[in-house]
Amino acid sequence: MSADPFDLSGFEPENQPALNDPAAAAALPPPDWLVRLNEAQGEAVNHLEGPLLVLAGAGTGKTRVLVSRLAHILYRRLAWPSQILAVTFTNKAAREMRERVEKLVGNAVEGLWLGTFHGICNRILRRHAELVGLKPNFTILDDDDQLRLIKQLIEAEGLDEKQLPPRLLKGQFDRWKDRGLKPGKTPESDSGFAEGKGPHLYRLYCERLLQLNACDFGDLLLHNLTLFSEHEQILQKYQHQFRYILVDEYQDTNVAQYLWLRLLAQKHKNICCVGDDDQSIYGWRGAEVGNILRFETDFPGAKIVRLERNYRSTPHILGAASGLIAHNESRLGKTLWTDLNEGDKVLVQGVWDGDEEARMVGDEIETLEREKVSLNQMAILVRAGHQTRAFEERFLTIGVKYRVVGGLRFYERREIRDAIAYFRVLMQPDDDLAFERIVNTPKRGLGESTMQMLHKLARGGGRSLTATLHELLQTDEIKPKQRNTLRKLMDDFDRWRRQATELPHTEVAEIVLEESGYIQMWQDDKSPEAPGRLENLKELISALSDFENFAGFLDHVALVMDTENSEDAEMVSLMTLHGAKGLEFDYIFLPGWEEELFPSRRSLENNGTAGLEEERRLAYVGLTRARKRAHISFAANRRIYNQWTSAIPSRFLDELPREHVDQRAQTGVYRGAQGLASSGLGSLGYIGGGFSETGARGSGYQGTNWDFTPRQKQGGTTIDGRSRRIRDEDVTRTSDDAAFSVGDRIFHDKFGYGRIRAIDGDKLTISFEKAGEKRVIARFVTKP
DNA sequence: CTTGGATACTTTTTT
DNA sequence: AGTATCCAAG
Repeated sequence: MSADPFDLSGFEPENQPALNDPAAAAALPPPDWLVRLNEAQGEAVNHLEGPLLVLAGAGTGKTRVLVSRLAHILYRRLAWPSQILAVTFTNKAAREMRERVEKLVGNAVEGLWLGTFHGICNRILRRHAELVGLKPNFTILDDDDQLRLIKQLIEAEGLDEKQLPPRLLKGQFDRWKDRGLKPGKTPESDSGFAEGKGPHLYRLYCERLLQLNACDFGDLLLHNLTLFSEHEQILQKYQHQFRYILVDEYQDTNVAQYLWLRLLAQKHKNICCVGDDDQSIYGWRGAEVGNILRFETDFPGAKIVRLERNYRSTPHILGAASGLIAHNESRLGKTLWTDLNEGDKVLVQGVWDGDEEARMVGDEIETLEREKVSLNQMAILVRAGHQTRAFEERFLTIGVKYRVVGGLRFYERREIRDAIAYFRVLMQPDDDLAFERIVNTPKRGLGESTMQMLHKLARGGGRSLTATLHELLQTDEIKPKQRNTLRKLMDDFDRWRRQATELPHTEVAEIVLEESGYIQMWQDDKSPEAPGRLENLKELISALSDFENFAGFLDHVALVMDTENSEDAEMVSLMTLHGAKGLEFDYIFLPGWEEELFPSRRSLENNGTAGLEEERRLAYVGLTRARKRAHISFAANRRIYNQWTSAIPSRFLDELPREHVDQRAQTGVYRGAQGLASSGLGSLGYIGGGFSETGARGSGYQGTNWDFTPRQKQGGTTIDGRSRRIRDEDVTRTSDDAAFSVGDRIFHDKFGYGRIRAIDGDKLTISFEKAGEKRVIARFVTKP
């Protein structure tokens, strides 16, 4: 970190005599891991000069290619680790890649630029933060902070949260950032919502972020782009440095990431992207499949290698998945094949309701267990996070161990966030969002009114809350009680900061949590969760000890989020389909294949055919996770928002080629009108629920074989007609007030009329007619 | 300022 | 069902 950003000496190839020595390289025997690759894989690994796109179907050894290629570059001494950039999407993938590379190479590889897009961008941005108007210790905002900030913005602008949901606004901001659009660059076509205030709010939001010395996720990339486009020298440094670039899951890159890569690859053009258009499932997050399609245009002369030999799944699973994905129009098209043994057909099973589904899956798991299958080789993949609940409950009652991957994450727990907020304020007094979170936690008797006045003042002065507070404490604006509390808090922080320079950070952390009364707060809490929370806080301190300092830890919290879960223990995995990408299991359960749930209604509503195709790819991803067996289920009835609704089996079921599918007899009470009632034409004709009602469905899909439609959802939500009063009284008063002089008669909102006794900058000493002598801020005073 | 209860709203997916 | 937000009373 202390390196001079312009110091290129370490990166000059000339300084690395061992590099690019053709004689030495040729003399190297082909390593055995290179020999074990198949032809296409070998082609990808050996094509080391110039751009390369690897279209890798599911289970075709994509990671293997990436890892071998990286190892190969090192082995042939084509670049030093520090000259290789390898980007992934998830921390998990990055971790895995590093492990596998080191395994091939035989020892730890130091200096490799291997990480997530966000991680790498963060690393680069920290070094050059000043150039984009940030300080190097900038905070990375998580979703929650971001949302709160946007809420404040909406309020400050006198807009109504009900009419302009913060989530929506955040979505728009994120998407703009995904596309690499800075304020002022947003297209006209996007300004329709929020009564055309979108772009304006976006600008305010971005300005506010800079003020807070903070970045949201999108900023990490966006600032990188700014950095590169406005500072040629820096761009060149990195272009020069990264002789080889490797990109995983290329189909998931958004425009910003694409531009970033393209800039970096311009010098050496040794960029290798690996991806599968059929597994593009992040369109909603701004991913552009188009990036993969235009690769050849962007990098003329690019070599394209297709990996089509699947090593993972049985022919039936592969056949079912291929048949399904073939229903998508927009795809490059691949033909996966395998020479594994036939194996089981994909099981499709209808059940009465969600409870029965959970019971059924539980039973199946127990059966497999009896056959000595490891729980680690089983996974349940759901469409939406909340679906895990039913399974969790069931597994608890029957005693099946499970882990929820990507569920409630450690760093998202309230006590952890609170503690972290303390650390953030400690490290960065200007971190208003963190400050707000903890001013009154534990309860210190500071309520909305105090905070509002502080906010108002800070906004007017264009400074942070703490900075404003320091000043405010010298006046009588705040009631003595609150003033003392706040002064105490400020003094505490000052003291902790001093201690932070001398004591180890873990110790400081303990002191802060103890002396702030935060620990006490939970000790006094009688609720059943309280002990667990204290436990978590201890765990937090121990997690902290893995890092050199607070800064490193805070980065980790923001970017990595997940704590490494114990993968050694025997447990079934429960996760979303999105979370399952890149993983594989012998036995996969795919519950909830019903219309509206999967494909998700939202997806169809928002994005029509494109949405449907993405859902289909999701189904494809799910199926192709399975090595030995995939077990799909759908329920006739499901409880949605605590209301029973009957469901139609997913259209995706009809799209599975029947020769690869086994429709299993229903268990339990329900027996439909015989699952065999086929409609011919290769469709399976799944028969669904017991309720027969007529009426059209929102999605517009009518299963060919259904003579019923489920009950209409309960009456539409009444739109709350009350419109909120717009508060324009909040509009900040600028400090244009004419200068005051001693002796002036003035008026103060709270204290009434008085006469100025003394002036000290913008602090006035006034003797009020009713309230006596007080010190107040000039901005709160008017001439009558 | 805090508390407690009522009410409304939610569930798509994530770095 | 669970949470988040709002409102009235202490």
